[in-house]
Amino acid sequence: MTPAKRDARGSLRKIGEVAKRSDIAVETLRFYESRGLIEPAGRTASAYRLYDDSVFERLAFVKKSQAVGFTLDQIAWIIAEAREGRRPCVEVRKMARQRLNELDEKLTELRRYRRDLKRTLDAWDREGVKEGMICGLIEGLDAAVVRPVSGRAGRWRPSGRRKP
Amino acid sequence: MTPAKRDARGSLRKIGEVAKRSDIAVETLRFYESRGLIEPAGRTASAYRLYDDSVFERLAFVKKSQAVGFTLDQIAWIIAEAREGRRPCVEVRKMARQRLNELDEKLTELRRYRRDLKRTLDAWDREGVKEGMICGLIEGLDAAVVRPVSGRAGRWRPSGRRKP
DNA sequence: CTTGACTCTATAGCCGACTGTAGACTTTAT
DNA sequence: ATAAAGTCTACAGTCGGCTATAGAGTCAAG
Repeated sequence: MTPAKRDARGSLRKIGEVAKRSDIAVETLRFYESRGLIEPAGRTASAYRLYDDSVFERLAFVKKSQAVGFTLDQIAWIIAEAREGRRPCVEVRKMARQRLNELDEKLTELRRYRRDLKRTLDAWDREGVKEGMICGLIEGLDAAVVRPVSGRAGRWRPSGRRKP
Repeated sequence: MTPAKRDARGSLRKIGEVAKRSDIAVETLRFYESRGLIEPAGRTASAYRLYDDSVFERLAFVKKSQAVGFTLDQIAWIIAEAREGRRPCVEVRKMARQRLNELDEKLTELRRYRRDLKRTLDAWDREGVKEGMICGLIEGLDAAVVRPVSGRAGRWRPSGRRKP
């Protein structure tokens, strides 16, 4: 038992252990560092990253922020603000409300889209096979019936994912 | 008036005119060609693409297919099938039903997510500013309250977009 | 002392649907 | 005759959040 390992509580951990405990891949941890989300407490002589336990709080913060729907850039910004002694509460609330609005827009969009697609499928079922490149299924569509989901809509951001 | 221009109906068009009429950017048309979605009827001596009017039908087909939610790869597959004389109606219906299912899943996911985010925001409003990196707003979250949207979820595909 | 697990940096690739660039050539309008 | 506008190919870049690779160095167990 090496001295570094003996007093596990409060000791410094290498990246692999942090990865295991946080269930975040090693590469992702390094990636997070490059994005300004975390940083090691120090390095060994051979440049191995060493983390203290506060990294787990930080990672939890990142995960929860992702769960709210914030981008890594937004999260990095919050962390940078905090590091400079500011408390960006007001902005964070704004960001979250903004997310809620985006979400509502997306939901509206998706609901309309689903309704239209359902109608199209029902129409196909009723009308059977016809002429055309694929039996008229698509050609027969009215652009007004099934219409594209609007706008730039910034693709949907799944969050909290890890190695499958 | 050049002979090429005189009998506009049924004549061959260069890519710029196709772009204007279809409201699809020139680069996108070339991109579509590279993906097997369209192809010019021929080329001039100087290698300019020349399209006949059937390209508009084809582009409409592509747009409508996108509106159904198909990927460009799926659309290219349908077109390739049709070119070999097959009518992939059955498969296309399957694909569309599949899309509908995905859509329903995504809607369920998003609704739950929205509900959770709303709760979080309401809680913030009730409880006011606290301790923590950003006043406890995020740190205070229970992972069960606002949780990440599940799974890989293939990002939402906005379709039918054009130059802003 | 060697083997294998771990870590390092730097960089590229993935997904999807485009969008943009550079540098050369062609066509159209004045 | 010349300049502007259009077109060509080939390729890189965008967005977001990772994921993977190469090649080298480090460390722990047997």
